[in-house]
Amino acid sequence: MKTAIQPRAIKTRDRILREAAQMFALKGFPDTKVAEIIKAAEVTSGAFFHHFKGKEDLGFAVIDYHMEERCRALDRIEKSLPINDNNNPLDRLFRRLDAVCELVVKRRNKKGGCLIGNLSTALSDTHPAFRKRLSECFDEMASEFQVRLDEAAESRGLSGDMHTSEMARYIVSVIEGAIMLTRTHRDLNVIERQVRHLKDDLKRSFQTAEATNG
Amino acid sequence: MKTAIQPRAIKTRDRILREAAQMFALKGFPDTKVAEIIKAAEVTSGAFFHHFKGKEDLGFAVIDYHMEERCRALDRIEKSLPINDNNNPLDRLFRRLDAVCELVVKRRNKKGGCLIGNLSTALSDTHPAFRKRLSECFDEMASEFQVRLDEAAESRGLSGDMHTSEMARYIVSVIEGAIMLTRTHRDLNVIERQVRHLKDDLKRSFQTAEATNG
DNA sequence: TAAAACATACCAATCATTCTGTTTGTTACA
DNA sequence: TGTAACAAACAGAATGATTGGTATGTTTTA
Repeated sequence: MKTAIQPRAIKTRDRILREAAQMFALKGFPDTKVAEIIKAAEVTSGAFFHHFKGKEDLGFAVIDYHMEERCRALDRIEKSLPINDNNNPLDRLFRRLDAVCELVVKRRNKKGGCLIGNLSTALSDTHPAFRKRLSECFDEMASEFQVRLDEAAESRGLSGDMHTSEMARYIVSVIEGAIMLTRTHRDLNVIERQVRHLKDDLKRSFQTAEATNG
Repeated sequence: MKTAIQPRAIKTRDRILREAAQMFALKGFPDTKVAEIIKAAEVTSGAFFHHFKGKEDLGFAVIDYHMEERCRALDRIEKSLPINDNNNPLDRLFRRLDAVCELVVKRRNKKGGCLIGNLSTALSDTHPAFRKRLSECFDEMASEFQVRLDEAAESRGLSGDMHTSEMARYIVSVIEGAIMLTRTHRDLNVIERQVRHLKDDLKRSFQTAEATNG
């Protein structure tokens, strides 16, 4: 008696989600019209409103879809990345950062920015429910970095000294800001340079902590 | 034969600009309807379209207005800030950062984020003219930091070693990202913590450069 | 065969903008 | 200095296009 979801439905629903995600990343939520999504996904308005209560409902669904896709893509890229320096405990964190960077660069072929960032700037102060969900998304992103920071801290005997939670949020900030500037300056070098800069900062943070601690 | 601008006109036009700036910062460009601006500014639609060709024209005017206002406000706050450490060459840069932080916190009373950041995420990939202007705005913000970084570098005999232009852009990134997270997490501590973190990073950057150089 | 999935026509509301005037201010000149 | 002529500033109703959403019927699938 499992609620088996129909294959045909999945295709339609997924096509809508995919197209909507891309358009939200490109033009933001308010400027994306449902008619455009319907057209891009090659569905009818009937099909659309069968799967989603409305634009807002779609918004939340797109966030879920995007967070899953993002995670999968990031894990895949990270695994494909070469291990630079096995002795450096930050190497795994850096690989994650490189993966983020690569994903951003890759997605810039179709233009657009960070879906979560776009929704965040557009809705955080006017739509409490979206704000809450987006806040969770940023936390999710941060925690991916935090586990890697914790690993690094522990391996150097610095557990408790590093404020890894705060650092992780800082990393998210830098990335979101870097994506913003990358789009507006139309220059992929921006994000690459800033991620490199961020890595140097993190390296120095650990070095300083070690010097103080040792 | 000077084209003396009428005082009455200035008042109306300025009221529109002020209200529009606030609404763009709060809800972004696409979600702000001209009818709302008209209502908030207590003008008629006739008056509005007398002063501005349309919403887009208004957008550009608001950017100009905002950049001037922002600069004035920042300079004023910066001057009012106490000098913490006259020996630290980064002190003047840090005061600017504190001024930005204070301005952001202050403006959060009325909610909203960075006007330029909002327009940037909404329009950079769809509106070339806006993208270009906003790119200039980010450069303007960065250069405010760069002159202070250059000062600091020179006073330590590090001119040419510091990539101050890149660092300045990095600072802008962090601030824009921090504003984004501050809004979405609804927590003013976010920006304060991140600016503190940024300052530590910059301090370490200079220390490292000095150690390497000396 | 019942329910889920989809199609099509339609609708009410919203939105940026325009149109047609009226009022207010400026300037040239007697 | 007074005033005619003009231009800028403003008022407010009207408009046409767009938008998110619905109502109703048909097809597909478990």
